[in-house]
Amino acid sequence: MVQEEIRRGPWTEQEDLQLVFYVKLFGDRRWDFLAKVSGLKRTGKSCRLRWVNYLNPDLKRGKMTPQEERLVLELHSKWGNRWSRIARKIPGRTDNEIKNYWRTHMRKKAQEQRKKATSISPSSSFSNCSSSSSITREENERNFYDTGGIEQLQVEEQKKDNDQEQAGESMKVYSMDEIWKDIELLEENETINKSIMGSISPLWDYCADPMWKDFDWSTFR
DNA sequence: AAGCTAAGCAACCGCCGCTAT
DNA sequence: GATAGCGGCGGTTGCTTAGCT
Repeated sequence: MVQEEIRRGPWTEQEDLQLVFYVKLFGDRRWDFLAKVSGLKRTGKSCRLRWVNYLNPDLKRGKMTPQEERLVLELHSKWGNRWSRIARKIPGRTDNEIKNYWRTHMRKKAQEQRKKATSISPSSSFSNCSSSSSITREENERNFYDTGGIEQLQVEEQKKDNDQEQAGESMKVYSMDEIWKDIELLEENETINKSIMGSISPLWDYCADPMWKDFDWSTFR
């Protein structure tokens, strides 16, 4: 069997538009199906990731606010590297974003600590690796990074949090910018719309029903 | 202006758990 | 009950951008 070529690497605007369209059409669940039906040469996983981390209109973009930073610190001390869990508590932020933030944040922190430590005493360093002079810089950062908050996780608390999570699940805060502008442009310009629909996917070939003619793009948000 | 380094971010990989068959 | 397929998660990598020399 000839394996269909799978695209990797950065997503193009065209791919984004395609994905957004199909997610709105079929929902953000069956990613393998979406990947196939959309005609995107991407894996379901890749589609999901792109949606979750970038295209989802509920995402908040830009720098973390001090409140969010505090929340991340607090929750990480509680749960450790449970990024998706932490992300659920911070509307508009993804696990990937928080993870990246944490890494950067901790690297900075580790460097500051190291500076402090070396300025006070050459032998004093991180509390968890003070005796090992052979430990590398990277290892130091890693030790600092992995605070192991998981041990603090308690079953009772987890239950409680799960309940809270369920209750607050529908929190939706911010909308996304550029992709949606593109969608709006499409909405305004039906000729472009049609040409894209014609070229994007083999699915259109199967759709005898002209449902797309009256498709309301404004419901995309 | 050019080169270098660090920071930030997007995307991939591998593993695990859930679910349908 | 076994297993295959899929989605989700955490860890990691690599590219781009910003800042510094």
